[in-house]
Amino acid sequence: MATTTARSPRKSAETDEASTRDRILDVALQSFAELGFDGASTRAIASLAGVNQGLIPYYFGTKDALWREAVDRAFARLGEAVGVSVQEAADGSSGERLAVLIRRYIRFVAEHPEFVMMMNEEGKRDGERMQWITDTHVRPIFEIMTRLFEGARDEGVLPTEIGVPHFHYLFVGATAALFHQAHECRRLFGVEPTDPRVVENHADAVVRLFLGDPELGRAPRDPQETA
Amino acid sequence: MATTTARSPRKSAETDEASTRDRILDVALQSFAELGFDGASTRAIASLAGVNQGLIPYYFGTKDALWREAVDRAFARLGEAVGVSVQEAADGSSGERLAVLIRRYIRFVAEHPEFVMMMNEEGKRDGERMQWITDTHVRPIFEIMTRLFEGARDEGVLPTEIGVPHFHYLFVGATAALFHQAHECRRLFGVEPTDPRVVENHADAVVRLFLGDPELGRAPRDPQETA
DNA sequence: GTCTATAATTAGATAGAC
DNA sequence: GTCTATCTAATTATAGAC
Repeated sequence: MATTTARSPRKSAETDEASTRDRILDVALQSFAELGFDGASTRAIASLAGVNQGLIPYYFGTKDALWREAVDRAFARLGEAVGVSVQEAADGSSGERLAVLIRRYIRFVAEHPEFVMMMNEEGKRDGERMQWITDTHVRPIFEIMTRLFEGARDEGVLPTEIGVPHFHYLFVGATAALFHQAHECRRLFGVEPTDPRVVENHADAVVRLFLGDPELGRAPRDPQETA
Repeated sequence: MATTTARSPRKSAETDEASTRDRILDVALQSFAELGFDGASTRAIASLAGVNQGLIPYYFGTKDALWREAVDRAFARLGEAVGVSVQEAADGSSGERLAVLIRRYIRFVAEHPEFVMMMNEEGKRDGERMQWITDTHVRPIFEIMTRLFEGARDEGVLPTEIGVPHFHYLFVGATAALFHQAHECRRLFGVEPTDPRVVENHADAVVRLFLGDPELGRAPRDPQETA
């Protein structure tokens, strides 16, 4: 159990040798998101990664440890793409910074629907995995978002009558549902949620809905542009 | 496979004899919603219903057929609680009728989070079950909702710039996330989503967000009151 | 590092007693 | 109508060859 046999991430002396482990992690996140922890079998994950099932215990020890590493990677990518902590320190009004965050987050979710699928998958159950995600990854982000919500409320761009928990779930729900339910959306509306125009329209809609001004946060397309 | 051995729903000549089947369906929906189709085992469902595993093939034939009947029941309950088709024919402006629908739907979801959990569970995959739900249950409701959205837009209470598919997912996402992620919400905020005050606050917040006027649709608490 | 083989467990579905 | 017992298949994890 304690013999996790952790590999050092820096292993590729030649070209790209250490990619098997990463490939497994990528398909694992996708599989866990789509099928849930129980529904995703390590055999199927290994097969999708083009390797044998025996490699998964070898690299990660247990299925649970594999899941944890896959989730860590997902949040690392979210951090890079959205830059919550960086954006908090940026200049501009809270409303403007919130709008930038909303737009970046929507683009991230559009590109990585598996992130929201995984979050919804675990957030609905009261198990160890939900508690671990909440304590390890969600709470730090939520604290920054709360300050931003309250700042925007003080500026008068967010209605004061709506409490922070309501804002939080109104926001994450309204933002992600289109991309989480992508297959349903295609069948029901014939709309492709990953279409860049659809993504930008959704970002505009969310900013308009919450902040009123649809021009807010329009400029920066990339996290690096404001850094 | 074709020998489904369907029971007639009306069987109870005495007091309440035909309740075993219904009990199985109730715990099945709950289990499928929480754990997904694969994660929920027929043994666990039977155990929760207080019966033997062998009874499930007896009543429903296959696990898939059990799932279908459980979903049918869920949508039947939604129809009773919200009364979409009834409400469409009611008098009042489209905005007013939409607000009534929003409030009823939120109360329904608060009481039956398993409904949204099941919808999210299936809507994220492109499988037979998603297609069946969409064609059988979602499309009829969506068509009524679309007319209501467009009516409210013509009245000027909904922004014209936001397209119907965006509205649809903004709405279902913003409405349901709080109750879908109930366990996360308890751990993160210490807020109990099923608390009636929290439910009404959320309904107020959604109506305010989409329709501006938080007083809209406040009066009727029960579907029967307007019938 | 990647594979094959396999052990131990659990899944859904069937057969048949009562 | 409900149960026990059992069949077949699939699951995670382990042992060990190369």
